[in-house]
Amino acid sequence: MTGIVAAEVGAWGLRLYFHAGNSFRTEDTPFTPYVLLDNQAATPENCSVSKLAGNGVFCRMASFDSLADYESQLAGLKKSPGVMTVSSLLQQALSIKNLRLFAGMDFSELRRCCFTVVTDGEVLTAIKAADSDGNFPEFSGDEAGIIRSFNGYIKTFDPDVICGFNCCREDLPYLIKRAKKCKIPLDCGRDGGTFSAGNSRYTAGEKQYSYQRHTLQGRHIVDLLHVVQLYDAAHRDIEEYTVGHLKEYFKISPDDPVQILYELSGILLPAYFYRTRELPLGFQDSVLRGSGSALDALLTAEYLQRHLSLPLPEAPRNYAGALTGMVASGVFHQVRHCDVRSLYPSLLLAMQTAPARDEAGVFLELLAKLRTIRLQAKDRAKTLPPGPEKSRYEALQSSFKILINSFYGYLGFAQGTFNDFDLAEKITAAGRELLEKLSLTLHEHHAAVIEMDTDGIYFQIPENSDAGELDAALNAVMPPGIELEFDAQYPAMYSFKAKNYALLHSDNSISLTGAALKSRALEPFQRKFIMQIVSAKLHGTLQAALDSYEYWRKCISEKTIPLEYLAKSEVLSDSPENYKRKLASGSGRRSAPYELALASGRGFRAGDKVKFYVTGNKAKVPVVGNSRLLSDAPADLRDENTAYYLAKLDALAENFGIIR
DNA sequence: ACCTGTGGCTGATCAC
DNA sequence: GTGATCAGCCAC
Repeated sequence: MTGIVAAEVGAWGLRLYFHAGNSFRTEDTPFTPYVLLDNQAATPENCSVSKLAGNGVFCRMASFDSLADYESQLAGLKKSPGVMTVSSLLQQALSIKNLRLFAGMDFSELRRCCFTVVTDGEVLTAIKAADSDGNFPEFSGDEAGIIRSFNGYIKTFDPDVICGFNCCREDLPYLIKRAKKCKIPLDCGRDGGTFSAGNSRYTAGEKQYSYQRHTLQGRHIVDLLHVVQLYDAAHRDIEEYTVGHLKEYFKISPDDPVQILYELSGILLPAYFYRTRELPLGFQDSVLRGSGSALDALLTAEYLQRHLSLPLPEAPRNYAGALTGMVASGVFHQVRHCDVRSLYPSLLLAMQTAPARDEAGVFLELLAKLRTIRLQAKDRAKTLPPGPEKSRYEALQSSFKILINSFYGYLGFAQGTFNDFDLAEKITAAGRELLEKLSLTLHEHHAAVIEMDTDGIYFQIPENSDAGELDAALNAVMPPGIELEFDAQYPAMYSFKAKNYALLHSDNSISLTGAALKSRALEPFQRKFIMQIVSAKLHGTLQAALDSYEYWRKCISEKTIPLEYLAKSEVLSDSPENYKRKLASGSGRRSAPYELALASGRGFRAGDKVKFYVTGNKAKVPVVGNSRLLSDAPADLRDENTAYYLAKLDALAENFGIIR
């Protein structure tokens, strides 16, 4: 079934929403929730039990007579042994009925609007919107009128997805609060329902964020701040999560904030749209669920839909990962690089080994299918001229790339139904062996290996040697189905430490790799100094690095350095309250940014960035108790710890061999 | 209620 | 002081 733009589970079963001219139509199909049971589990009340085929532990499906029967027993079932529950009702329904949202649709068909709320601090003064029909409505005037018009606009424009920026924390709770105050029902859900909210969490990179999950019947709500955080977890080069900075970062032309948001959603959402077409999840979940849990949803859906029993995840254990190492440090010229094309997925497919408990062989089947779709989309994108169609295929292939790459990680995922640590270890061992072989072959051909990591090697070939011959020798090492890729040659490379190096590209640009060189945890003056050192090394102008050292020494000593260059920024991964609780309970350790956040009384929350600098006058001071928020710096008095920062500068210069 | 993996560098705290 | 350990950020 194609063209489903939303779906809701209720007493009516599963309600599917489709576009119909300027409005929507619905189609109800019978559905009641279910849980899976093992052989021992007590049978819940008011349900019919059916047997599932295969040897999985969860070999019975209990389908409840009604949603109410399920809901009244759910809390008890979650605690009882031998019961497996799928927490999302939509996931349950889409899985077993083999339905997917947006199936057969193009991103351009999605009805999408963005909105921002303007307030004078107390009262709502305006709401601005921008939508996929090209409207930019602005609602202003008296508060009740604004809310009424906005509610009416949502009903008539009838969006599938509503986007805001930080809307789960600010715009929506505020709008809901003001509507309540004005006694106006925000009944713009597709069946006349209102917004509902609840606490939830999601993970972006190593950070976990709490947020207020907002839902509206028959529509999807996406907070673009979350999407930006997810994007940054992968790219790690967005400086500030502000609309103004994002405009610059993504080269968006309009100046109006709501139009910027609309453009931003057009850039970031297509990848998730195409992901949603494959997963048995709602749009919001498809955005916020991690790749492990998304893949688990995909795999278990195949089983449920085929009425196959499901196994329990295996207990997690540690296992060895990739081979990585710096073989030579210093500056090298005419450096070449090669890497194995998508190493882990290729190994999985080449070895044709399925996870032990995947009786139906779904894992490899899906991996192969997704890779085929991806390669087709990639080829298609290549042949198309720049334009919306090309970007669509690019979005499709890139979202599949992420899904494909998560198959290996899934094997080591503690909660993965089909996790398999022996297989995960087999794959990394095969990867290590392959990289080892490449390195050996390079040695045999008198090439010098500089740095290698997981699936790629930087190396230098002897002068006057035959590069073609070496490439052929390297290719010969590769097992069938696994390809080697040679990319650019670099005029110079500075190898610093494992996973940390700098490259001089042929267009004269410099790229830094590794936390020691470009971590955002470094104070800006350190990052700037490192760039100057690296540039001097790559260009062979070491005196320039010494000059830089003297320059920074002078700036710090004389306190002429801008204070923000000395300030460290740290993102609070936990809420300050939680930090306090952990500290009081004896776990956790003291940390300056949290202490400063607490002392400021400014309501810092998890995910907020704290900028602070170190005070005092001795080089070795405990940072806790000797630091200040950058925003609290006295206006007319410099109180940074000069000795501390000079010591840092010296330590850095020594680490890079600039002094002593 | 949520969570893909391991490996590596740095700078901080904390127990010794 | 010194080493262990952790948090944060990053590579792949």
